[in-house]
Amino acid sequence: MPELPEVETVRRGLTRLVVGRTVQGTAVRWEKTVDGLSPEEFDAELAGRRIETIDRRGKYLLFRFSGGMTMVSHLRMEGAYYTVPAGTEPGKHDLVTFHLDGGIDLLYRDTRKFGRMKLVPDAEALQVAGLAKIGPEPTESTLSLAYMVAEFGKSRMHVKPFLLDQSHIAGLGNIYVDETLWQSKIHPLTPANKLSEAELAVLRDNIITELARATEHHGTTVHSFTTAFGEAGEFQNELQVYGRVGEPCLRCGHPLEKMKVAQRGTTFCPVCQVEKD
DNA sequence: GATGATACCTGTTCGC
DNA sequence: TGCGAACAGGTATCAT
Repeated sequence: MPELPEVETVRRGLTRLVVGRTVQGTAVRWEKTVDGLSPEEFDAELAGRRIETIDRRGKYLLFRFSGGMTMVSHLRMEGAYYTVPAGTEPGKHDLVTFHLDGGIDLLYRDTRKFGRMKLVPDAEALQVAGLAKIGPEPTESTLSLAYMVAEFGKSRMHVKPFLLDQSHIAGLGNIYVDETLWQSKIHPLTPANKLSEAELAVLRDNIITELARATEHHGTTVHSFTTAFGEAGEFQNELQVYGRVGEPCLRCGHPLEKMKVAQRGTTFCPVCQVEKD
């Protein structure tokens, strides 16, 4: 399930594979994937356009095409891009094909069909729903402690769903929220506004460090995620809580437990991560 | 306005 | 073995 490190890994791979190539045509096999356009309209808009650059904002990919057109793509749960020789028969879950020059097809695969791509003029790209109100990128220079103190202080929401809400901080998903809360010894049900500045400083450091480490490892492969080169990420070997229910906490040895928080499976250590309200 | 619940999807796992 | 139910989860949208 792609979170920021996985999406950044995809962006880097795609940049090497398809930037500079021109779209000769497209084939859409699941209409809902191309938000707001019919397959024919999608094809007519993209045919003849060159892929200039691929940017990322949070978990969104921004394909910048010639002629001032941007395709905003969100992989959601299991979306993935990969390239194959032109003419390769698409598989059952390959929902969109981009026929590129140079004898290459770029395929978008998404078993659960949750992913969406939307075509908009460049100037409107950052106004697309979801992107418009996205929070700062979790890096040393863009996510300040002062911002976190102010933002967290405004909400009584449990910290877990608060962190999953992309309007507060961009790029975190279920896996890295569980990881960084455990590292920070913060209980998932702690109200956001009950976290002290010291706790937020620790949480901030862990978020920034964890996402940077995961990106270095090409992301986490939990189910079907692979890079644009068809490789699996390696960060799942580094996970300390996610997927380790019942196994001993790596800090205190107590078995990790699982509960539902805001409809999300949440793994935590009931000893290290003490609840307070 | 803030927060919570649900829909969207299908492959996998689990219990009977 | 075979079947159906539960589960996984990011975001948009609707409900409270």
